[in-house]
Amino acid sequence: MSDVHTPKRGRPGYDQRAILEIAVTAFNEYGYDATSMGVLAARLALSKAAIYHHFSSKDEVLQLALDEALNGLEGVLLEYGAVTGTAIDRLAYVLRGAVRVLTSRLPYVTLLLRVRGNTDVERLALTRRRAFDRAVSALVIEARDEGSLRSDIDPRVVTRLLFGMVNSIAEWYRPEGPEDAAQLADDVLAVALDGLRRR
Amino acid sequence: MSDVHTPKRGRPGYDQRAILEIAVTAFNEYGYDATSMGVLAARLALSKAAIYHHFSSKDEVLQLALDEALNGLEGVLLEYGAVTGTAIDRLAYVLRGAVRVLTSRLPYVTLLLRVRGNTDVERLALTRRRAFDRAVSALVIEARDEGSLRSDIDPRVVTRLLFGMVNSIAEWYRPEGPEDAAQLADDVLAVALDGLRRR
DNA sequence: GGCAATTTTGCACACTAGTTCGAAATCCAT
DNA sequence: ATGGATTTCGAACTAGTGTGCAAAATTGCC
Repeated sequence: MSDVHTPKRGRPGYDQRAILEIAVTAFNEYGYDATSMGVLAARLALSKAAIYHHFSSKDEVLQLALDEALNGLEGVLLEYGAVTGTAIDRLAYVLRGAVRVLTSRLPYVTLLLRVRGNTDVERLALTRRRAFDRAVSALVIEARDEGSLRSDIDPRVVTRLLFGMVNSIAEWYRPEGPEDAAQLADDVLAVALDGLRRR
Repeated sequence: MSDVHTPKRGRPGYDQRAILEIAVTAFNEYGYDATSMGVLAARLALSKAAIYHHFSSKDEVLQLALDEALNGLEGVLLEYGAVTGTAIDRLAYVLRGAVRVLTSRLPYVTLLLRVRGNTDVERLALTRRRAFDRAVSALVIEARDEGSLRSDIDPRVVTRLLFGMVNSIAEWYRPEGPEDAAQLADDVLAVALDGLRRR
């Protein structure tokens, strides 16, 4: 019964997903606003008009891309490890999960992290992203209260520095091996929890 | 002899600096590309053409703004504390300096950190920024070799996580008090060197 | 009051932006 | 070959882009 023969009929060409992939890459290269439908079409070797068969607007391309990133991040919060155990364990799990999503959906999350809130789509994405931030922030406070984290630094600053490290990955990580991501998550946790100083 | 009475003659209005300040704020709010000369003129309560009396192009506005940020960062590398003492001391000094420049010239550095390299001006800025990164990276390696930093993590990753924390400040820091910046630098160094774990 | 200096203005231009629409192209199944 | 399904195309449109220029406005100094 494995008939997933992906029904093809009609003139062959891009499907929505394939266009999205290339579009997001271009958005990250030049920035969303600086990427015109013209150069986007050129990269696809398509006419501008053809893109509008798959998307109703440039805004919708961005929308689907941001959803891809946000669904991944929000999914982490629902996983077993994110809701079970001590606060420090859950925090560590979520941070590892964020690194995992960041690396596996790299271009989508990269795009998300650059959104400024110019349009309704962007503002909605920012709202969802801030909700994720607040969830992590709550874990930081909980972990501090249970005595796992130091209490001499404002937990809001702590949360932001944590996100600073994790999110920066989007700016420089380039996938090379399959285990890089896990190694990277280990490094982030090691630096964040134990620090860089030799001891 | 304190005659810094700023010679004023001719029709009063903006000087280049005042326009730059507002322009950079707008650039950070909407993004450089998404900020048209039209809305910029509206924010200045000026006509578009008036801006061209102070700047030869939109690109030049960006250029001067990025110079402001880069001069500040590069200046840190020339200060006494950045060239004297052990590697770990110099590294700490430069990181504190980066936080200081970041907070004191916040909008300019924020703009710099978002540059993608679309134009010649942007590419030149990226080159200068990368040179600053390499200088810090060299300090990290030196500090590791002298035994001050742990050696079980790739120094390139270390450098990037450090910049991740420091640069993230541009995304959320809002000046409130005069001592915030120094306190913030302390927090960054504390997390980076000693970690978040209670000990 | 006139002069030089400085800033602002209105209008125009060439160009690019995102988007629409009807028609053409190319596949699969019959 | 025919028909339905899917994708692409060319051409066009409107709104908005960054920019240039000559003229006007408003100041301090003589």
